[in-house]
Amino acid sequence: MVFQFKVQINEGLFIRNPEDTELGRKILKHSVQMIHQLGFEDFTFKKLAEEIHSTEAGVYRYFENKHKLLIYLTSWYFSWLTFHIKFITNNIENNKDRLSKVISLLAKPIEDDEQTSYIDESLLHSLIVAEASKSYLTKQVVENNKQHFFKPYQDICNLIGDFILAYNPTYKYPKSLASTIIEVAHFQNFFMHNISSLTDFSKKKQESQLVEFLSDLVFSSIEQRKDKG
Amino acid sequence: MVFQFKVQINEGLFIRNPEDTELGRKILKHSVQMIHQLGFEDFTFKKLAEEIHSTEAGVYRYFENKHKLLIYLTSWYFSWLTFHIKFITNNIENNKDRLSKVISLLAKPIEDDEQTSYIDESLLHSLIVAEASKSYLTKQVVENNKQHFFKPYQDICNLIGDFILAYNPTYKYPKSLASTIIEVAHFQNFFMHNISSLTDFSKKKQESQLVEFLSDLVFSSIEQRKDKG
DNA sequence: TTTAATTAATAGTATTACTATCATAAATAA
DNA sequence: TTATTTATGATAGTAATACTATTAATTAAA
Repeated sequence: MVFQFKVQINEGLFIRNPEDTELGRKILKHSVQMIHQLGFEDFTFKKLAEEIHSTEAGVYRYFENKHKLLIYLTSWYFSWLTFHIKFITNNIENNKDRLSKVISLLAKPIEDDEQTSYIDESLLHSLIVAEASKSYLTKQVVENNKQHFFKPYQDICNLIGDFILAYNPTYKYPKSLASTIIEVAHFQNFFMHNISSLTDFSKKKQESQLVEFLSDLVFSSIEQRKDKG
Repeated sequence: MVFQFKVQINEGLFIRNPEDTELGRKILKHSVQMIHQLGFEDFTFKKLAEEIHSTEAGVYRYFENKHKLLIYLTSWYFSWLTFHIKFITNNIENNKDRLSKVISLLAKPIEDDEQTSYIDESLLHSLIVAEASKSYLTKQVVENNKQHFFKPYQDICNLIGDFILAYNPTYKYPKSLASTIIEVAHFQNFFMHNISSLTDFSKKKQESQLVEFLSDLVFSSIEQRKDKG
């Protein structure tokens, strides 16, 4: 028996569901590879079409534009991450251990879990680190939010926020802390690989130091309020 | 006697120094307004040229492309902020008060200080919140960093990092914490105005709550290590 | 006063981000 | 089986973007 991980993505993000067809899955697979390789700015539907031996118009039949494709991929990533977090924290009773697990998962590189053949989670993770914030740093963000395009991000913040509250019910900013964990994990990761002078992580133990930095930041903050509150 | 605030910007960021001429200053002033208004993606040199009654080629004589203009503006912002921080923390002996000042400055909206007639700092601040990360989230980041395009960001992280170390010399990640303060201040600000469900800040006291959240995060982390170390 | 250097104005090009149309092959329903 | 829907392919076309290049006009230096 095979458990297939299937993500539910907001229908407003695509014209035709890319998970349903061979071409659609090819679009997903190769867009992850190409955005990772070229960066979002230099990635075009024409280049993607050539790569998969299809046509530009063919890609446009699945996605209205590359921005919606980016939101699709970020949604996919956050949904997958939410599932993953629920999976690895399952049966963990200790509230601190649970949060530690989440921080480690976010701060460390992700391995392709091979549950989904058409998306390489490891590649998607590096893509997300560099590109995810572009999905909301736009003038359409409020409108996009009304269409619930960022729900997977909200879901994961609520989940992590609940973990935070379970550990300390008096902590005042669980969702802000949750979104902070995610964003800090991403941009400190980006900085340490690209502008290392903005961080203090040594070449050798980058990942473990990032985990330590984040854990320290999060726990000292939660625990301090626990004592006070 | 008038003290004119003058920023030194990396010469690789422009072709001709925009601060030196009337047209250049018009380009700076109106690009801040237009990027703020249209967003970086929809902002073009052609639209800018029309706005200032010049020509597209005229703008290109000052900046190679709009990405370099964005890095220029972020550099300008961080340089201005560094100056501002040094100014307001001058004569403050208490290490905690000094850091508190910095956090408040970063988390609260900025008022136009009218020292520079051609750049509205308040507008520039909202622009930075939404667009600054696009200046480094590119495939050219490593190359740009080699050209020292992000030095003002490094400078401000070193400055804040030194404040952190002054408060607690044993804290292990001063630069990461400094860049974290800056980035968290920016994206929590963006979230509370645009995707408020990712934060816990109420409509009424947003700014003060953001200051509280950030202060709590930073100080509990530094102080915890102080006890331990 | 001639020459050199700036700056302005105009035109032009390759690429991007699409839209539209028509042909064809494969799957499915009547 | 045939009819019909559905998916993809092939081609063309357009407006806007991101530039580059050329020439003309103006100003400054020798």
